[in-house]
Amino acid sequence: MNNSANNHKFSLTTPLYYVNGVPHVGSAYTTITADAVARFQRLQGKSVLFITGTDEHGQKIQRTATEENVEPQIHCDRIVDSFKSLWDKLNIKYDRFSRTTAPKHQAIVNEFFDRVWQKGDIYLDRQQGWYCVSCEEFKEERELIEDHHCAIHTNKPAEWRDEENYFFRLSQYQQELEELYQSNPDFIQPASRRNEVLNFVKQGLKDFSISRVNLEWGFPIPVDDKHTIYVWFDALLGYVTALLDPEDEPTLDNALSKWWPINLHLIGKDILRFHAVYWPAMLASAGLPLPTKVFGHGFLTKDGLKMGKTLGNTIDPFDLVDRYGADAVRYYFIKEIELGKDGDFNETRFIEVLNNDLANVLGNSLNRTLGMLKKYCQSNAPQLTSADYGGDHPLKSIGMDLGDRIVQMNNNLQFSQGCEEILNLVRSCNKYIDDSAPWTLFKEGKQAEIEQILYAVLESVRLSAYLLSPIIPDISTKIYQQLGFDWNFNTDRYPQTVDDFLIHSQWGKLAIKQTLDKASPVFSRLELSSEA
RNA sequence: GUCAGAGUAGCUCAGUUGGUUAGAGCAUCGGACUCAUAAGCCGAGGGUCGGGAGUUCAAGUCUCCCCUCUGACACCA
Repeated sequence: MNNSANNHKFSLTTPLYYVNGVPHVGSAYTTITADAVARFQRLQGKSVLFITGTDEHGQKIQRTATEENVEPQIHCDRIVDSFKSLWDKLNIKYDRFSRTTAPKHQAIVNEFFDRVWQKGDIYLDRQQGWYCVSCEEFKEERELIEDHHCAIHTNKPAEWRDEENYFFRLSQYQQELEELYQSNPDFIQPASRRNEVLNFVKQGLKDFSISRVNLEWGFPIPVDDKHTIYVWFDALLGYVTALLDPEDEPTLDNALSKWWPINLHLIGKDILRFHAVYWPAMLASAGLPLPTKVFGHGFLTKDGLKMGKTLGNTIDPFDLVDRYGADAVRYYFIKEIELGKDGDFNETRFIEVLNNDLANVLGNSLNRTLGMLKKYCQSNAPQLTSADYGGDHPLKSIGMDLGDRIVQMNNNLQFSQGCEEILNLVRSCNKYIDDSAPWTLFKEGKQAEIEQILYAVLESVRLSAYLLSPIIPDISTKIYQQLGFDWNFNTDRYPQTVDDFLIHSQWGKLAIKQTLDKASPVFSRLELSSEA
């Protein structure tokens, strides 16, 4: 392992969510995943900066606020509160919450704009064409249906507009981008998304407009206050603003001094292009280093169907976490859905997965073993180590290199497979217990054998809880506490240095407290609630 | 329409460079046990591997055609 300074730092972002409405389950999915990544990096002893936040400008926000009869800022504040409250419910431990309406953000945007302007990559041009107000975009003639109606918003005709906009010279960066994708094959993941982007860029890049007229809610273009900076140019820079420490003056140099470049932008597949094409081009124009990786995850379906207001089959993340708890939601999304692929949410399956994996397999293996420890060993934990077991021991053989494998998988964002590997160890615990039947050994007075069995199981459960702690911090904390560790994975009250990780992530390297307290279920089986 | 990917047990998925009776977890059913959250363990049923044709001694795995689904196709938070 390389111990250079760079390898001890890790910065990552979720998208800055648009505050058009309260958070939906897709945002929760992204944020839960990002939180698991952040927690796993911290567990390995790295300094982590985990950024989330909100994008708050634009005409849609302005309109929504008008409908609510409040100032846009008031509307944004309300929505921001609901985001923060959901993240709290889900045990999301973010380090920065970046808002594009933050006062410091405008200074960063202006400075960045100036760099790109100086570079000559921004120019004023006339844009004319059919404009759909509902889409807030220009349409090609061929995209429109009869009488210049927008195909999406058939009730309103598109309007002919002839307006001046500022454009960013994206076309200048085609070659640079292609070289980036070539020399950094992992820059865009998963590979299927990467291919899409490659394909798209190969077709040739067109400059895109970065300003709008007739838009109040946003920052003015520094060189022309009749124009307002439009969407992405503003929003993406929220990642940079987020890097400022509270006491920092809002300058690019200050923002970029410590955490730049970002190691991971975790996003939904819908906004891949902005992060994988526009964003690196903008950064290149400003002469800044590029992020390490952009990962576009898949979407959620409900019972196999696309979620949407029209079908009325959306999942309310608040309701979900209120009914089932943070760990349950976190675990299902991360274990049951492969990141990068679309995944389905089905409530029956949700219950089944959680009851099996967390209650029957993980929780019960601890519970039954602590029960035996009390009955057969007066709750005195055997003080053994890995050296007391042969290499072919059914649990040690699995646990030996489990930590290393999980590091590899999690660093590749393969959390689902990682969970499966960990569960395999715990399932093996239950089989091992039944195969060796301590209750029979007890009748035969074989105390030493019992102790060897019980320690092996307890250590396997401990290791599993440790490796799962980025995903199910509440449950892992309960398990650790029942094993006599006064830890809490939801605070900083657990060891988190590189050396700690090397010990705790291995099987049989850690002494369990001598005397253990009574057991209590760490995850209660869920009932399928009978709602419509 | 063009391009890309996918279609394997009821569900979620694994299936290496083609090679013995196609696997796992969950669900269902049966059995033996008791330390445990009626959990766990053992066992069973269940698949013409989307359809068709071809190459081959041999194809889920290669080739071609067809069907279905998903995504991208220029500014969709």
